[in-house]
Amino acid sequence: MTIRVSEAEKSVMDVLWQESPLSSLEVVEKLQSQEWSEKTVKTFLNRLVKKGVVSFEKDGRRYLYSPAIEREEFLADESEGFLDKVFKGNMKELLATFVENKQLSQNELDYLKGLLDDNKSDRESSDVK
Amino acid sequence: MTIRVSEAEKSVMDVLWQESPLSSLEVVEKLQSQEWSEKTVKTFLNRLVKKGVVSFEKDGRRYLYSPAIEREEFLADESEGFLDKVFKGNMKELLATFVENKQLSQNELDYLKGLLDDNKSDRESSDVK
DNA sequence: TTAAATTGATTACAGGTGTAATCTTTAACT
DNA sequence: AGTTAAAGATTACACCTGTAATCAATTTAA
Repeated sequence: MTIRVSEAEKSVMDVLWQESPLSSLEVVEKLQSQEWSEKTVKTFLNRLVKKGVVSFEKDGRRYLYSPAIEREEFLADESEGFLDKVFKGNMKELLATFVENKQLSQNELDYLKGLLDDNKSDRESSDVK
Repeated sequence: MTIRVSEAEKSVMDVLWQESPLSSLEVVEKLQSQEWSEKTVKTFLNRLVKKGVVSFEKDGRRYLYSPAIEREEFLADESEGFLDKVFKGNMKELLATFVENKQLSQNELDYLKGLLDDNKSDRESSDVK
């Protein structure tokens, strides 16, 4: 069962994944572009702690927050959910949609090809066992 | 500004994209696996009509519903949003996450390679202009 | 023609989310 | 030691969503 983190809360997680631990005010600062009041950001931090995806340590009167889950794990979960919910698990269609609509740069194309080659050799070596 | 369609509503859209027009009861039938009451499904249809993403024509006492937006367009929108919100627009990371976590089948790998080749030749021929 | 059944419309309601304001506690300054 | 200011905790509130039940209109059956 996947952890539920809302859109706005995700922005907070992104900040903490970039750097942690941070005080609430430091998080607010890093989210300036969102134009959220300090109160709003603190609400999000609170909810994230309650959801168990952010932890904190006390530092005098304030808390220093850190992510309690790994970004990679979270992204994998979200991606899985997206694939299932939007594309009904049809990976080929998902990939086609991204590749066709986003006009990947040559750089991105090369990168992806590299990924595919790595993936294939992984499979070969493990399948052979 | 993107159209907001909830998870449950998306299931209804999927049914209508597969076949339309359909009466509400036909939609209910096709959603049996979801175990939603007929009332619930009708609520979703109503909301979708209000959101302007489903249209209907009268057929005697009942309505026949159809999608008012194209599936491909919708998927592209959702994918764009997912890329931005979850991966902050980082396409390479998104692709890496899918490729690495999903253990693509050989079939899917070949398909993706084909997509990449097509994409590259598109780019070359148009770039040369 | 009246009653029953069906269909869509309206209303309901709890939990999540965006967006804060207010309350409470306690560290810190005087 | 007492007062204050800042940090977190609690409360607020409207809108969305999942999940229906009830209302109203109308078709159909008796």
